[in-house]
Amino acid sequence: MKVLLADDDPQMVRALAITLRARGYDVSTALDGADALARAGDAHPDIIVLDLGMPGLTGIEVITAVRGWSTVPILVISGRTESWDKVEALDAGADDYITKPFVIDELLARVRALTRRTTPAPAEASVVRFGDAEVDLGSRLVTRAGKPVRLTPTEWRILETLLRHPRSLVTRETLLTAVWGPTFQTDPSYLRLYLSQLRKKLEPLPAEPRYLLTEAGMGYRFVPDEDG
Amino acid sequence: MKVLLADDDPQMVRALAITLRARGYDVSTALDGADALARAGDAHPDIIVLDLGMPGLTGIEVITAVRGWSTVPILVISGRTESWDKVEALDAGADDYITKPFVIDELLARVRALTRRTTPAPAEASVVRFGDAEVDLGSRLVTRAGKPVRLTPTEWRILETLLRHPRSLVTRETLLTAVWGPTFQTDPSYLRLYLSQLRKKLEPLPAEPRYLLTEAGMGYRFVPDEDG
DNA sequence: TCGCATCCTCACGATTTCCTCACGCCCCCC
DNA sequence: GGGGGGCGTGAGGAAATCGTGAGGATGCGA
Repeated sequence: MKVLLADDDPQMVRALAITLRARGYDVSTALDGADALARAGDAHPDIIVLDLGMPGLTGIEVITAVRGWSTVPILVISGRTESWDKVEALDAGADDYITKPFVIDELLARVRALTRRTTPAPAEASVVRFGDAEVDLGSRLVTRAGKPVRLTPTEWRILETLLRHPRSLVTRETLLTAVWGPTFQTDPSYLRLYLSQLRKKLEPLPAEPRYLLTEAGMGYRFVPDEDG
Repeated sequence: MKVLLADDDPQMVRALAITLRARGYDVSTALDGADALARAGDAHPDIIVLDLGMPGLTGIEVITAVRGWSTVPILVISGRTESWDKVEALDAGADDYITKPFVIDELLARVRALTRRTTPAPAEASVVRFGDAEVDLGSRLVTRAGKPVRLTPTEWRILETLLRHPRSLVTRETLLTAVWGPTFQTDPSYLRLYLSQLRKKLEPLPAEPRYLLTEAGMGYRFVPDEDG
C-alpha cells in the first residue's frame, strides 16, 4: 500500500513517515505543492495525505489538479479549523479532513478507512481471459497457458487501463496519463513500444493482434473474445 | 439520493432531516439501533448518518452488522471525542467520524464527499442506432450487424458531430470546424469524400442514404429511424 | 563496482490515413 | 436539348502513424 505524504514541515514528514512505514506502508514524500502533484502522477499512490498549508501551489489547487485525472483518496491535514476551510477542501475533491493537532491513531484509522474502500474485497475477482492469456486485475497476476508472465510496472499499467475499459477506445492521452500522470511532455512514441511488448507477451500472433488493437491516430482498444 | 438518519435525539433528527431535505435528499429516520439496522436493510440508503450514542444496539454493533452485507457509506456522529472511539468506529467499518457539536455545513460537505465516491458518474452510455448500425459515442465503438466497423479519426469526428445533433442541419462550416479546428482554409470539397466513406460503411444502401442526408448547398443532416 | 531489469531514444520499413485530382451523375434553369 | 453548379466516388501520391529492433541511460540490489 503506497502513501504519498505531502507536507512542508520536515519534522512532521519524518515522524509520519516513520510511523506509516512501521505499519507496513510504502511511503513517498513531497515538500511542496508542485512536488506533490508530480509525485501523485508518477508514484501512483493508493492514498495521498496532504497538508493544505504548503508553499507554491495551494492545497486546493493540488486537490483540483489531481482530481482532474485520478480518483485516489485524498486525506487533508490542516491547521485551519474553520468549517469553511473543510467544506472547500471536501468539495474540491478531498475525501477526509483532519485538523492539527491530531492523534496519530486517528490519522491511521482514517487512512485505513479510506484505503479499505478503494481496495475492493477479493470478492471482486476480476479475471480477464483472452486467447491463452489470463489476467487477474486484483492480484496483478498474469499467466499464459498456465505459466506466469512477467510484466514490468509500465506494461502492467497500460494493460490494466485497457482491460478495465473493454471494447472501449482508450486514447493515447488517457494511457499516457494513466501511466505517467498529467505531466507527460515527451513525444508519446514509446507507447508503441509497450504495446509491442504486451502483444509479444500476450497475443497468440503478435504480428496480427486480435485483442490489443490499434486505432491509428486515436489510441488502442481491448476487444474480448466473444466479440469476434 | 437517499439518506438514512439514525439518532435518538428527536430534536437533532428533525433539524438534520429538514436541512437534508432542503438540499434535495430523500431522508428516512431511525431512533434506535435496531430500527437503524432494519431500515438499512430495507430502505437501501445511499449513505447512513449514524449517531453512536443510541439505546439498544451500540453504534459499533450497528456498523458491524451493516458491513456484513453492505458497503454503503457510513458517517458517524458522536459526542465522544476520544481518538480511541474514532479508531474503533472507523475500524469497525465507518467511513467518517464527526464529533458533536458540529457545523452543519461540514456535515453536508462530508456527506457529499462520501456519496460522490460511491456514485461514479455513469459512463455516458449514449448509443445511437440506425439501420443495422450501432454507434456508442462513449466508447467510440461502431458496429454493423454486430461486427465492429473501423473508422478513421476524421470519419469518427464527422459522424460524432452529426449524431450529436440528430435531425438538425449541420452546416459544412460546423463540420469543418469540428474536425480541422477554426483554421480550415482549403476548399471543403473533401467533406464529400468522408461522407461517402461513412455511408459506404454504415448505410444499408450507400447510394441512397437514409440516415446521413445531404442538404445541397448547406450541409448534412442525421435523421434517426423513427423519423421516417 | 558490477550485473540486471527497466525505461526511453532513435531509426527504418510497413501500414494507414489524408487529401488532391479527375470524372460522371443529378437537378435546375435557360 | 444544353449548360452549369453541386454532389458522389474511384485512383493514387503525400504525409502521418505504427511496429519493432538496437542500444544508451538510469536506478537498484548483490
